[in-house]
Amino acid sequence: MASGKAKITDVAARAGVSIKTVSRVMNREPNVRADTRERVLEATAALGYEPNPAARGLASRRSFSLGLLYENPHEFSYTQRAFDGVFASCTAAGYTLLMLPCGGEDDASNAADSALHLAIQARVDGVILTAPLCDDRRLLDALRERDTPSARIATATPEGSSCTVRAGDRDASRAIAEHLLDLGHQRVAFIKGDPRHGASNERFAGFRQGLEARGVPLDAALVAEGHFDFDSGRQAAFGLLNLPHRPTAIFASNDDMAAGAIAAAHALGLAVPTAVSVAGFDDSPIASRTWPPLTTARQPVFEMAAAVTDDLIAQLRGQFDGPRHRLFDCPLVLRESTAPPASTVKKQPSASEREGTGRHVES
Amino acid sequence: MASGKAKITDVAARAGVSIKTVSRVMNREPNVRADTRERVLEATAALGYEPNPAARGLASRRSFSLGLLYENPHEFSYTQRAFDGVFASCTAAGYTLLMLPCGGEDDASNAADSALHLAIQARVDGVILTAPLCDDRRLLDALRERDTPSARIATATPEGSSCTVRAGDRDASRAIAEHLLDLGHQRVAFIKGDPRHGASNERFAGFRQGLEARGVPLDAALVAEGHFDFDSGRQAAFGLLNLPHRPTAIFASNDDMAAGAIAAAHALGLAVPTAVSVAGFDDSPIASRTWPPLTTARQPVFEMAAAVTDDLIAQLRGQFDGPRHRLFDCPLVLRESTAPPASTVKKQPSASEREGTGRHVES
DNA sequence: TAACGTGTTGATAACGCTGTCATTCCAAGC
DNA sequence: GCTTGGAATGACAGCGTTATCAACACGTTA
Repeated sequence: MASGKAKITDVAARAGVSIKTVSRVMNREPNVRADTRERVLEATAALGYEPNPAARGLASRRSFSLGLLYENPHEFSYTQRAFDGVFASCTAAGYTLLMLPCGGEDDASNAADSALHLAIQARVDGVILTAPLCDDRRLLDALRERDTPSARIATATPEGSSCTVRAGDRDASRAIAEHLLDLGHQRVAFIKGDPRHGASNERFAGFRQGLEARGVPLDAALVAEGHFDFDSGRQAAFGLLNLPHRPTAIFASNDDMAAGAIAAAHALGLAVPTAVSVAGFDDSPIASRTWPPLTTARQPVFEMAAAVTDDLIAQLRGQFDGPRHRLFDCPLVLRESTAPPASTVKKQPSASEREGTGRHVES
Repeated sequence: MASGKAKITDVAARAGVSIKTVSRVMNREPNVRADTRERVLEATAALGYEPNPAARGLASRRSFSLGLLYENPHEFSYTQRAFDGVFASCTAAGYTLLMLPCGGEDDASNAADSALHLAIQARVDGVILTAPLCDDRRLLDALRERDTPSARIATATPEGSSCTVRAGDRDASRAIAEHLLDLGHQRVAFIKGDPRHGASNERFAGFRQGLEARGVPLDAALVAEGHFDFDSGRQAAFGLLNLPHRPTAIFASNDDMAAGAIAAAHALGLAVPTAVSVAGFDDSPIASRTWPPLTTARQPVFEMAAAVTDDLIAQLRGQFDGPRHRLFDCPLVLRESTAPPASTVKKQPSASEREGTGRHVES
């Protein structure tokens, strides 16, 4: 636990050896006495020493990095889209992009630790954080302590010293709720997302606002927990559709869960949207691959990622007058998974009934 | 067009200026006379000079790289899985991983050029190539010319001087074909993949072998072109299902196209698998998210990527006795999208893996 | 005992670039 | 002509590590 700014000479002095010996230990070279190695390792640990990759690369004529070249015009997942946006901005500005994946299922503190370690070891000029890492207080504090500028994508806290970007989750979520209510649905269920993501709260809040705006009371029995993944969506939908008085529409707070809801409906013999409408959020690739394709809200992930990366680079270049907090609209995308409830006389909402964020209607 | 090994002193000598002036030009600093800048740029172009990022980083105390931290336990796309495998091996060996996405829809030569440029500019120790880049002769030649070791994932040519890994596409494809035939299908259609990928040929070859093994002649009318993406799969399936004497089963050579085929079947009012069976390939995430979930072959992408990365790193460390060419099996995954044809006496397929709990089929 | 090998350690010179600061150039003003 | 000041350029010292090679400490062999 130390500054992370120690250099090899400091370690050598502390261990009472030459820098070459420290170098030997760091590179796991043979021919170092065990007790010498031990002393060096103690010194590195005490000083929090991490070799400088640039110096190492210069002296050894090696980069210690591999390139992964790929070409995939047909990948559109969320992370992929974010990556593409960040990469585009980096390339344009002459920056290189390192990917630092953090532990998945482990508890958040581990993820933050590994994130921090990677960022320090690689000595990047700045880091871009995605949800839910971008709201980890310990990580943010540690980065600030080390003067590593950061940018945050899809944060729950669009404030503080780093640039942020987020989607207008609440408004778009409200628009989807109103869309379902305007179709004539009275019992609209909601599947919440991973509570660690700030977007989850926002989307739920938007849903409630939509109900309120249409004068429909919130029925707690129709709110289910989910974790943004297909399986949790399917299970939540099973629960909802097996209720004695089941909902006629399900609004899942992302597309993957909505796809799960569709699978659940199919499994129960309920046709979508005839027997039950389903809506998602994100307009991720799965949204147009389900049957029927999903009504959802399009989150412009590429643009968001590129924009906040530009902000970060500007900051690194000293062009910085305070952190910028961006907000992107999520236009509604109407597809075939939503329709009026079976019992209702079919009616299309007229254009004048549509309001709020801009809407993008497909096919 | 030159060696790529020129340094700043060479450029300075050729342009008749000091290295500092070259540095100014390279960094777009002001206060350089236009004609001087011109001369320097000519020299850099003539010598193929690219600044050494390690030296630059060491002197300037900047890394010119950004870290993208993310945490997404629920992403499983092909590239993502490959990335995870490569990353795991890199981390274990103390290597850093740079992502170098190459142009998507452009012609292959552009992609190869940009790949090469990125690899040279970043001065990586080695590169890992995914299909179809891994079979681009110009790219491979250029890499060899620069002594940049490479590893290739899913190559069509498991030979040559670089380590490779590929899946047993042909055998698995044959197994799927035989599975469909053994269910009783007589008219099995095939949707080919992107011809630039070596796997496309292999999978088609396996399909034909399966037909041959069961004594069923190949019907050219039942072979459609595709490009490994959802939409081409859907369109191909539309064509096939609208034939006067339509097939009772469709084998799409990857899952994304198979999902498209399911969508086409749904759109035509044909239930899967009752009216038509559909099988895919890869066991990518979409395979378990369609309704019904897809029968497919599991390609162990993570393991493949990690293994070939280990090979590359071993080579970089001098532990190299000839290139290694690995082959991974793709086990069959039986789900609910395949069943005996309607006209046959109904019998349950022995499912090795079952997804989903429902057994109702949308009417 | 002397010579030798083997394992261990250190002094010092790169590595290729940028930062600092000195120097040169040149047009404008006296 | 001489000065002046800003623009243009260059000399040189690092940046923090690894590579090279010399030196040293031992135990072993002739």
